[in-house]
Amino acid sequence: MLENVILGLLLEQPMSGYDIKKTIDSSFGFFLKASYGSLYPALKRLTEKSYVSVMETENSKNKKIYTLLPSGKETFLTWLAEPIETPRNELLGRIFFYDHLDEATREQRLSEYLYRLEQEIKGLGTVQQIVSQELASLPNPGDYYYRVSVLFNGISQLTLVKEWIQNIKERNDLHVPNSK
Amino acid sequence: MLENVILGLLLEQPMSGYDIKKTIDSSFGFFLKASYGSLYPALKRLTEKSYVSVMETENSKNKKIYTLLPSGKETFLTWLAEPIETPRNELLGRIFFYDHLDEATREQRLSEYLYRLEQEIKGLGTVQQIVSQELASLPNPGDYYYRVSVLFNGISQLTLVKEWIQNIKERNDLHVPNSK
DNA sequence: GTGAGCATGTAAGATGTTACATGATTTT
DNA sequence: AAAATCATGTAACATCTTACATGCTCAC
Repeated sequence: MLENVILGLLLEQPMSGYDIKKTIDSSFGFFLKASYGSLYPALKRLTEKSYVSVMETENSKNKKIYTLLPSGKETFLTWLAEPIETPRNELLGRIFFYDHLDEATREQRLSEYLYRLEQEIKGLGTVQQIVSQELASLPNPGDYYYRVSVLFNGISQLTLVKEWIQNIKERNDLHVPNSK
Repeated sequence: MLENVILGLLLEQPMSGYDIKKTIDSSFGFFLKASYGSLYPALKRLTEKSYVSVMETENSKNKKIYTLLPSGKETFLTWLAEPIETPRNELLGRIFFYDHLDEATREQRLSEYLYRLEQEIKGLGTVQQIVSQELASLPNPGDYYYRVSVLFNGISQLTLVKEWIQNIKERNDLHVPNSK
């Protein structure tokens, strides 16, 4: 996963490992975490496989810029065309057992999580506004359809989870929330 | 994750590795996959840490029954009480780059996935009916609140994703679907 | 007796996390 | 000159996937 995301980001422009991490954190930190301990080894592997090339910068001694090579682009596009896998969901794996958790801790954990969800939704709302504005000034907004869509859908999904958590906190009658 | 799910399932009743796999696949196969290559090593580790005990069955030579030990229960409850982590989502990580995928493959992948989602939703609907019936005949249905809720929410989440995929397939105007 | 399903396991390799370790550059 | 942030990397350990390998048991 991470290797291919890196290739996908390098498709846009050459970047350093540090830049890649920042882009991941800000662009889709809400659904993918990249630690340096996974990022740098991934870049190393990609370099060894000649999917990317490295350039040391003249001005800064420490910095390396990675550029996507043709074989890397090919690999990325092959991955992209693979069938979609149903994603796993660790959240549900935990809540499944919440009948075994004491009332007080349960209440606390759900409240904490609810707060974080609200923060995240708020943050994404801001991103959404910025992106919408930027998009309006571009000549070809249709080229960014899917990434904007992922953002919008991310907000929907988080909102659905938020409403669910609110419901189960109050132990409301079980029902499938409106999906229509 | 898997180790703790195993402990949680053994809380109900002693089981064999094979039974555990079947339970995981049927109970929450839609958000957690457990292969034998991860399951048996996990059971081995749990045994080494004395979280579970093993009993060979008399009648069947090959079968081993795992039973939860007190330290295993304690470990499980400690895990359960930990703060909830925001789950990652590999689906979004792929669709994010879908602007780079050719129209034909895109259409095909989205259609395939839509079909699988519909199957899964249908399957969960059946499970839901069975569970609802069983629940009605139990003396204390409230003890199963969260696991039933996970099932209902799973259906909602899959339905939301399904509607999203339907929308992006047709490249409908971007908007946040009704969440209220 | 044979095939479906029950049942357990290992090996190689991929990939991830956390903690540690270091130093450069820019801002205050 | 100190602090914040930029910048890269390793080591130990944990865990998962896929493929391989084997044998039992029950129903027909």
